[in-house]
Amino acid sequence: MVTITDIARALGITPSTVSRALAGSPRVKEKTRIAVERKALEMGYERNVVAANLRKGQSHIVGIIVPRIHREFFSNIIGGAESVLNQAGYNVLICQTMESKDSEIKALKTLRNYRVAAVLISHAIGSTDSRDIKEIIGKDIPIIQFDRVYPDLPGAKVVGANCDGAYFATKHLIQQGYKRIGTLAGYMSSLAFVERLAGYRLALESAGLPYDNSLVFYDTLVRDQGYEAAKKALASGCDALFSAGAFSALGAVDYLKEAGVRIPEDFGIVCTSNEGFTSLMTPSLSTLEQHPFEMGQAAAKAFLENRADTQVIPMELHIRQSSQRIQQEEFSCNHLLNNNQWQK
Amino acid sequence: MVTITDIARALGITPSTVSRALAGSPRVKEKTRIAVERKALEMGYERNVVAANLRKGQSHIVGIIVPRIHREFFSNIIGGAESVLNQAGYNVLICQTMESKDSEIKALKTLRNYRVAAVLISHAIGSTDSRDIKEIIGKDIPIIQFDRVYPDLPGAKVVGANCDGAYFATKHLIQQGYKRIGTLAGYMSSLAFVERLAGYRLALESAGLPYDNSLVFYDTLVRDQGYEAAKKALASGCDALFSAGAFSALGAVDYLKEAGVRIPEDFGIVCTSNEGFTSLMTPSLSTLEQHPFEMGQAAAKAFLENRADTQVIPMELHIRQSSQRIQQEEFSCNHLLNNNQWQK
DNA sequence: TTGTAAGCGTTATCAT
DNA sequence: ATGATAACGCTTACAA
Repeated sequence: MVTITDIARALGITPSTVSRALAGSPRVKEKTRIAVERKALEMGYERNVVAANLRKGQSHIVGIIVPRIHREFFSNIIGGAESVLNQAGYNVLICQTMESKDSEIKALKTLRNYRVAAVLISHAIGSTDSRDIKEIIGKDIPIIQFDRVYPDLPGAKVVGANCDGAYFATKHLIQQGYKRIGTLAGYMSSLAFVERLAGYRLALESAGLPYDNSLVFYDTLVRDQGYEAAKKALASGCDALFSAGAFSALGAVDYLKEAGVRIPEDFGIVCTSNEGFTSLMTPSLSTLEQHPFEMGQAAAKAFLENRADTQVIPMELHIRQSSQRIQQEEFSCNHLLNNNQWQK
Repeated sequence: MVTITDIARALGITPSTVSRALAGSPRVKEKTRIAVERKALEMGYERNVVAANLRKGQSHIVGIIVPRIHREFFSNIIGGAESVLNQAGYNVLICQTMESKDSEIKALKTLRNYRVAAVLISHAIGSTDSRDIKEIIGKDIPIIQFDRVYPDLPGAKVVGANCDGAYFATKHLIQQGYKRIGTLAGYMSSLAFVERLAGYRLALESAGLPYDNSLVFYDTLVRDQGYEAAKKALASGCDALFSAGAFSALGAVDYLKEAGVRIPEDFGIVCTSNEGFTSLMTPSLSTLEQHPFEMGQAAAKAFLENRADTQVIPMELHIRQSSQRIQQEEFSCNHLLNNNQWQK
């Protein structure tokens, strides 16, 4: 691999001048700059950013930690962040935690060892408090949290409008005439799910409906868990569900179909995360679009702009078949009917 | 940030000894090793891998270049590669090309600048030959290609059994009694698609059916393109399609439904890439599972084991509603009926 | 405008 | 078993 020293030798000058020339410094003669650039190209020189970063004490790598990369929601966030960061000359190092706390800690340590410029993170379900994270990432590395955040951890945060979204989704179910609305609540270790539960409760109470803890099904995230929870929900006399996750909702639909329950006539369902499959199912699933790509962009910008505030990304209700038994819609929340734009 | 020099000073020894102790060298007294380790922990020392890598002239970063990270197929490949590489102490730097040649070249240069240990790549549609790549990545950095590969580029390759898969998928359509089978062929700039077309052709010809170029619809990859191609296919009298991509197949189904064509009674369809949504649609889509996670694992292992051969990952036909108008199945290719395990 | 020299944090090769 | 020293490739005061 050719170095600036090689170029310097070839031109009979010193490495410093080559460095300056290549960096576009004004303190170098036009003629030598041209000569250096020509020689560099000729010799196939490519700057060793590892060495440069060591010297400058900074890197142009941003670490992103997500529970699972193959979740559409997270891969879209990564895509959004990557698009912004690339523009700004950064590259992204990706780590998956597989929802495990140990992996999350390991990933944080790895990224610290690489002296990354920043860490963008959405916490694992298994990660329950911010203590370890505080220890690992100190004042040195900015940490930007998204989606699943710890409020007590300083630094920028990008979250969905969880409470609002859940509120409107549940309100929508109420307006459709469903009477006994349960919820697949997810994991209470994560604030995002706590907020969604709060929104659900608020909608019920402001409509004069009772909040019944026996209709709240906890620890529901993946398809199987949704299936099992729907079984209990039906046994408890539910006629609708607000699900705080798309895959649990999918599992719920699995069970309801199996049990011969008609959707939306006898049972309504709305869930978060407008995953591509939701619009393709029969019945198509009503969802809350969380705009993951925009969340990723916002998180990246929060780092670039050195922000420390909390940004809330609005959710958008997509009303589809699974919750629409009354045709006429009069509803305050902005929405697209039967949105089907995915992968167009 | 605390360095080995800090630790050395604190213990009244030299950095070399600290380095050796931390590296677990046998040429250091047990007692000092313990002391160093204790001090390092106490001071919160974390090794600067950037400096270490510079000195050792190698990095533990593997670059992965994919067209689009949010495609389930590619994010699963990344997941597979990541799982293997993490085990071996490597981290992954991810770049998206968005199917553009320029981005691909830029990504390769970036990864070379980082002196990554290897590059795993699946080429952009816009990238049509291996010339530029050969120039950028020389003998220095091993390059492992997967899915979309250039045969003339040296190094390990991991590909799907494109020809076989397309052959069996098309044969299946023939066995189901479809007579005029077209194909959404994808882009001929990519070998994977060329091979699929060959498999399709082989199946037709070995069944004594004519290969008709007017039933081959090129440049079909995304949903819209599939929609438009299906329009032409129907106009050309097709009664079935083998699609070399899942999203183009989705678009085709969009159109066929709109046109009131019954699937699978009047029209059969099979596609590659067993994306999650395919089993959830109505009708559910028959697909060729390409085992992307395993492809990613294989690519990572190919690097770790320093291989230079081409591995072929078999495809598996999942027969679902979109192609099954004859109930009884007698078919040589291993398959799962109505597989519905996704996100369970 | 250019050269000199030091240093980023680590590891490797000598000595001792 | 440990220390001294140099080097990885680059940047940057400071000096010339």
